[in-house]
Amino acid sequence: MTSIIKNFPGRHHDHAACIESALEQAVTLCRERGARLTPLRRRVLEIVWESHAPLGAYDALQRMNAGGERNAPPTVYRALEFLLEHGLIHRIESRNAFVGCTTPGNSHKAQFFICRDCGNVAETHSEEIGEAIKASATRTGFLVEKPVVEISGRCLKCHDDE
Amino acid sequence: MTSIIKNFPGRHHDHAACIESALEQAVTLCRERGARLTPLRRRVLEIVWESHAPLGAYDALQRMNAGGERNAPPTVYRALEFLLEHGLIHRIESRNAFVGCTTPGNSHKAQFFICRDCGNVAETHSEEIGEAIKASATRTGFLVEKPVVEISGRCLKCHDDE
DNA sequence: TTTAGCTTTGCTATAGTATAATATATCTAT
DNA sequence: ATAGATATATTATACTATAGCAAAGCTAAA
Repeated sequence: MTSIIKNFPGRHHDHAACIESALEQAVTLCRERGARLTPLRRRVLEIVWESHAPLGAYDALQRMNAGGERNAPPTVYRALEFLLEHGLIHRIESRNAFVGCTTPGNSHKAQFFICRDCGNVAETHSEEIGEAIKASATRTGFLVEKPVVEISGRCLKCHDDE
Repeated sequence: MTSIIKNFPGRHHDHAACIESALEQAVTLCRERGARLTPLRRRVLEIVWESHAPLGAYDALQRMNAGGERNAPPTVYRALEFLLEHGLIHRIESRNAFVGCTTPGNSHKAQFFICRDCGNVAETHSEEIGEAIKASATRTGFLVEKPVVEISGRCLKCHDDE
């Protein structure tokens, strides 16, 4: 069932299955919640999932309109907002872009590793990072609400290929 | 000498001294490096330091032009770029905004705590967070280059005042 | 002290990201 | 079938950022 990849996509990553799995999970999750995954929203999710690299809103819009449609920016932004609310995608703040969530429904605090070469993102959920942030916050006199942890660098595949 | 505050500004924070100290440190650091802290760049640094909250580029521009000047966006962006290069300010990715660096010259990896109420930012340099990120990166197969750690929440002062 | 080369600033235009506001359409539950 | 709520369409505009080139200023060597 869960064939969404967790770390960086390997050499034999079956991305068609990956997308399919993400969409299936989204359908299930929305049904459970009574949220309406309309064709438009579903289409945007599918587009975001076309790769493991963060996609800009206007890039998504271009893909939506590739067949001659005339969707305007608010349309894609509203769809993205819905997908964010339901934890189906993440916003990558340091890129002004969006990426599919690998663990929809468990939308706790995540960290993102973003390869500067291939652009792919790996999502982790490290307790250790979360705890370290909490400890530092306490020392600083701060109550954590929304941690943004986005690490740029290189994935091993790109490093090895260099 | 170093009167730049490290955590959130307290009730009796002397901000005039805080700005002065930041500018002094900048002058010293640029002299050491042979970098040219021109009046324009110095002015932008001063504006960024007017508060402990991240300031947008266009807000800085407005302040620069408050006396009727006609500086254009590239001018402020170039000054900000210079200040970033020399570690005198930080860019807060999640806000598209800039804040003074509290430890210029030691421009290692920093973490930022950003209060959603007062907007103030505290800068920390937690080894623990850095190590936790490194460990998670290793498990994920990733080489860290530029970690972005920006935590939104509330500072204790705002929490207590509520 | 003049000139050549480099750095900085000025200026215009444009690209890229995001949302306000209002109108229309669609869905859901009675 | 209809009322109320939700979703989509459309236009306009705000906000963020950079490309490209011209002019001015600085620095160092002759």
